[in-house]
Amino acid sequence: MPDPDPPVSPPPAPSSSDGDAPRWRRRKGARPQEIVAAAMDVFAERGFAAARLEEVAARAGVSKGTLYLYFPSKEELFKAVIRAAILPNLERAERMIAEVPEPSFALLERLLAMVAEVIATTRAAVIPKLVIAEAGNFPELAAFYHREVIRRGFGLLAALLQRGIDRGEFRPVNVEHTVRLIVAPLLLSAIWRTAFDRVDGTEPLDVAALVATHRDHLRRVLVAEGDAP
Amino acid sequence: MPDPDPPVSPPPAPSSSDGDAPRWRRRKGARPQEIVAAAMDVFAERGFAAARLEEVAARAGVSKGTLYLYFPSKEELFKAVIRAAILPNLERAERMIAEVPEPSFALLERLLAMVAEVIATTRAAVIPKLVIAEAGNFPELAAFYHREVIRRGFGLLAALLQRGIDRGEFRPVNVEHTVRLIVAPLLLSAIWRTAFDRVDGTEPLDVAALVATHRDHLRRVLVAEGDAP
Amino acid sequence: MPDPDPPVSPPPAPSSSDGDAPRWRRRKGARPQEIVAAAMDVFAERGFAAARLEEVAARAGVSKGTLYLYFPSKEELFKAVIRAAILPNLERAERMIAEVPEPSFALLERLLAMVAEVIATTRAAVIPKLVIAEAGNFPELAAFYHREVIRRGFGLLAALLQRGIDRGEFRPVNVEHTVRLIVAPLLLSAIWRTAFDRVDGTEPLDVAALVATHRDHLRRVLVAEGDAP
Amino acid sequence: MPDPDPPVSPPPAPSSSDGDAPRWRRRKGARPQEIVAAAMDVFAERGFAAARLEEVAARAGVSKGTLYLYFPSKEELFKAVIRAAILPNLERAERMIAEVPEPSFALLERLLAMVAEVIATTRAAVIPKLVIAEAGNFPELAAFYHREVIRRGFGLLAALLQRGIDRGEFRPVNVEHTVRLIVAPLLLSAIWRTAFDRVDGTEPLDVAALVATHRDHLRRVLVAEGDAP
DNA sequence: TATGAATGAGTTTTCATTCAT
DNA sequence: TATGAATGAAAACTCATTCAT
Repeated sequence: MPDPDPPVSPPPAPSSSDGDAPRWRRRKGARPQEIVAAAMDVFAERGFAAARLEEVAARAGVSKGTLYLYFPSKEELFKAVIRAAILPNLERAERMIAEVPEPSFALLERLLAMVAEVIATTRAAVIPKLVIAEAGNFPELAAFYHREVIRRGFGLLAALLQRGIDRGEFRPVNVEHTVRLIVAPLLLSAIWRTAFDRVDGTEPLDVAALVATHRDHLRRVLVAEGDAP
Repeated sequence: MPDPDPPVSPPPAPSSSDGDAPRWRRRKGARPQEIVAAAMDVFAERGFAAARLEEVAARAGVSKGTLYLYFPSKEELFKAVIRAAILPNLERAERMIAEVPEPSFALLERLLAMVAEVIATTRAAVIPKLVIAEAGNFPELAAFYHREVIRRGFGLLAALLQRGIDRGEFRPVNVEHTVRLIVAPLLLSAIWRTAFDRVDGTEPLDVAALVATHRDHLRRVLVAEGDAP
Repeated sequence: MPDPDPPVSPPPAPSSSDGDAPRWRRRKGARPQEIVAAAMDVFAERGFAAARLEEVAARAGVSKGTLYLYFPSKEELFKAVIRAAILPNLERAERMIAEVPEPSFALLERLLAMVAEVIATTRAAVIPKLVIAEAGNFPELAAFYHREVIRRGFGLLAALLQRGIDRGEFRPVNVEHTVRLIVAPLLLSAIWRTAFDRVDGTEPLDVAALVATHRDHLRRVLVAEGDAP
Repeated sequence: MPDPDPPVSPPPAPSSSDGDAPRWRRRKGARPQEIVAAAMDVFAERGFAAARLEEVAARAGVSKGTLYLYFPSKEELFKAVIRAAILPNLERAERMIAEVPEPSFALLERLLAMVAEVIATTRAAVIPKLVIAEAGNFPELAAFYHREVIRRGFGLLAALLQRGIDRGEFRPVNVEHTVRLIVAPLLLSAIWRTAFDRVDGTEPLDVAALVATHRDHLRRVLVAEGDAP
C-alpha cells in the first residue's frame, strides 16, 4: 500500500559555490525557502542563540543583508523555520485520518509509520528539539507549538483511541495517558536522531524498527485478544 | 516500603536579597554548590547560550567575578551543572539494582517510580533538555552524557529485562527496543515539565499517574499472563 | 501692490499612489525635480543622516535605483536639495533690490515681507535647519552656503543700511551687527516652523505678524524721528 | 559687577592618552560626566545620527562597552547630554531673576549678558543646534526642550517685559512678539558659533559686541525717552 | 577571597550603493 | 531608462572574561 503523499521537509540549501558565476542571480521566488532550509540546518546544529546569521546566509548562498529582505529579524526567521516544517506534515496527518475508515488499529499503525518515516528521513525531525530548547525564551512560540501541533496531534490520537474503545476494538485504557505513551517513543526517536546519533561511534537508530516494536507492544496493550494471528 | 534514599538535586539557590541581614559569616564550602544551583535554574530557563552569567551571579547572591574563582569558564560551569545533577541519581539507581533481588517486574516498577519521582520533584528534570539542546555545540558533553548516563541506564535496564526473560518472568521481547520504549515516557515527562507545563493555561502533567499507566501497559507487554492481581 | 514674482520652492512631491491610473506617459524632464522635492521633505523631517533613500524614492514614486540615475550619491542629492531651494529665492531678492529705488526703509520692509512669506509658505524654510545641522559633516556645503547665501544676503542688507545712513534716512548704526539683528528673527521663524510648530499643542507661529512687529521695532531703531505717522 | 555664578558646562573630556598606565582605572564617580562631555563634543560636531559611539568612547578614554554601563542606548546618552547642558543654566537664570529687584531694563541687560557669555564661552552653545536638528526624530525630546527651556525662558522674559510696561518703564509693546525678538539674536549667535565660525576663513563672531548692540537697539524700542545718557 | 568596573571580540541589524534584468 | 534584489561595510549593542582594588 504505497503512500502517495510523501513526507514533507524543506529542500536542501543550494551549494554556495557557484564557481565564478555573476555576483548574484535573481531568485525572488525561491529565496525564502532556500533561506529557511539553510536556517533550519544551522538552528538544528547550534540552537537558536548560538546560530550565527552569517552562517545561515553562507549556507543559503546569499549575503547577510539578503536575509533581512525576507525576514525582519532572527526571531522571525526562527519562527518561519518552525512553521515551514510543521504545517505541511500536520495537514498531511489530518488528511490521512479524515480519509481512512479502517479498523482503528490499522489506522494507528499507519500513523505511526508515517511519523516514523518523517523522523527517519526528513530534517523536520529537529523541530521538537528546537522548540523544546527555546520554549523558555519564546513562550509565544511554545504556546503556538502547543496549540497547533501538540494539542492537535494529541486530540487526533485521543479521538482515534476513543473510537476504538467505543467500537470494542480496544480495551478501555486511560485515553489521556495512552496518547502520551504512544507519542513518547516517537519523540525519543526524533531527539535521538538530532542529538545522539553517531555519538561515541554508536550505530544510527533504526527508527522504523523501533516503532515496529512499539506497534507490537501497543497491540498487546490495546487490542483485547492479545496476539493476533 | 519507604525509600530511605531520597532523590537528589542541588539545594535551592539562596535568595539574593540578604539585605542587611545579621551578617551571617558565609560558609565558604557551600559557595560552589550555590553557584551550581543558581546556574542550573538559569540554564534551565534560557538554555546555555542565552543564559547570562550576570543572572547566575545575581541568583547565587555573588558577583560576576566570583564565578570565575570556582569555574574557569561558562562552559565548565555548564558541565558542572550537568554532572551535579546526574551523578548522585545514577549512583542511587545502581545501588537500588544491586541491592534488591526482587522479582524482575517489581524491580522495574521501583525503578520507574524512582525516576518518576526525580522528574516530578527535582530540578534535575531539566538536564535532558539541556543536554539535548546543546549536544550539537558540545559534542564532548554529549559523549559524556551518552557514556555515563544513557549507556549505563540502558545497560542497566537491558540487564534487568534479560534477567527477566532468562528466568521466564518476561516474554522474549526485543531487549534493545524495549529499553527505549520503557525510557521514552520518562523522557517525555521530563521534557514536558521543563518546556510545556502551564503553557497556554494547561494543567501540570501528573507524572506519577502517567508512569503508573505506563507500568500497567508494560506489564501487559512483558509479563506472560497479563493482569496479575 | 501685488508681487508679480512669487516665492519659489520645489513643487510638491507626486503622490506615490498612482495605482493603475490612466498610464500617463511620464514627462522625463520632471523626474529630477520630483526627486529633489521628495528628498527635501525627507531630509527636513529626519535630517541628512537619518533620512533613508528608500523613503525618498517611495515619496517620489520611483525605485531606489532610479535615484542613482539622476544623483550619484546621497550627498549630491542633499546638495541639490539645498541649491534648488536657495538659488531662485536669492535671485529673486537681488532682482528686487536692483529694480526698486525706493526710500531705504520701504525697501527693507519689502525684503522682510518677502522673506517672511517664503518662510511661512514654502518648504524652503527647512534649509537653514538642514545646513546648520550638517555644517559639521559637510564643511564644503557649509562654505557654499556661507558664500552663496549668507555672505550675499548679509552684503545686500549691509549695502541697503549703508545707503540709508549715507542718505541720512537711517541713524548711524553699527552696520555689521544690525544686519545680523535684522536677520535673526527670520532665522528664528524658519527654525520654529521646522522644529517646534505644534509641539506640545502650541499654536503655529504667525510669522507675518512677528515680522511686522520686528519691522516696527526696526523703524524705531533705524529711523531718526521715531514713530512716523 | 562681577558675576559670582559662572556659566555652567560639562568639564572637558580627559585626554585618552594616559601613556602606558594600567589598562583601566576605577573612576566610578567621574565616568558618567566624562562620557557626557565627550558625547557632547561628538554630537556637536556630527549630529546625533552621524555620531559614532566608538568615537565618543575614544574621546572619553573608555571602551565602547563602558558607555553601556552608564547609558542604556545612544538615544539616552543624547538626552543626558541635552539635560546636562540645559538644567544648570536654566536654574542659574531663574536664580538671577528671583534675586534682583532692579529697574526692568537693567535686569534685561544682565540676562542678555549672561546668556551671551554662556554662548560665547561654553559648550552648551551647541544644544540649540542639536535639538533643532533632531526635533523631528525625537518628538519627545523636542517637547521636553520646549516645555523646560523655551516655555520657561519665554515666560520669564514675558513677565519681565510686562512688569516694565506696568511700571511705565517700557512702552506698551507686543509682549509675545518682543520676547521672540529679544531671543532671536541669541539663537543666531549660538548657531553661528556651532555652524559657521571660521568657515571660509571668517573672523569668529564677537557675541558680546553683537549682543551689546542688540541691547542698545532694545533700549530704543522699549524705553520711552529714547537715548538715555 | 570577593568585587564589579572595564574591556573588546563577536553578533545582529541597517542602508547606501550596485547591477542583472 | 527603470527596476528592485542583492550586497557588504559600518554601526549599535551584548556579554564572557579580566583585573585593579
